[in-house]
Amino acid sequence: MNYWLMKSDPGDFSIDDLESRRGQTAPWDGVRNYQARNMLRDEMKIGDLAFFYNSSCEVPGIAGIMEIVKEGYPDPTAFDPEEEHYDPKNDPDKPTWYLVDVKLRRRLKRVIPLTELKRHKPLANMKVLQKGNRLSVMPVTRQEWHYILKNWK
DNA sequence: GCCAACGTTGGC
DNA sequence: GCCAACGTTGGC
Repeated sequence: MNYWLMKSDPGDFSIDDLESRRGQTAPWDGVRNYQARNMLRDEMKIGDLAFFYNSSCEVPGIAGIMEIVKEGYPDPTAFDPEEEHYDPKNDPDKPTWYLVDVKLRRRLKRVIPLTELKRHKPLANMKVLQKGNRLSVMPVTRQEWHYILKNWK
């Protein structure tokens, strides 16, 4: 089983939004980065777990735990001119962009701020803490995952 | 709002 | 294939 971290700007899609969905399940659409696409399409498997990460907001940090419930399939929002993330170069016969479906497992008792994560040596190599990282989907190591859940509930 | 970091684009 | 220009991300 693999572990992931998935970023969302709460102004666009928040953990409240996910929680209020039927089945607390949602398609993780709108990712338009090739590295992230490869992970969504090829690597993320049913049963994998992922942190819900609040980005570009007042207190960036980890807000909850999700499970992958449907593996990579073409992102329909890439074909729809009405959509913000419409990609006119995307050929429906050879889709460029992919997504997975996620389901909320639980919220954390409180958001773990990025600033707190940074203070922990065992997390020093965590991808989301690296300066300049711009991936919206990234792997988390087993060690990092368990360290975080041991230190914050 | 600023700006560093990084991805993408396009001319050559 | 190089690389400058440009756009976007995201923390602060």
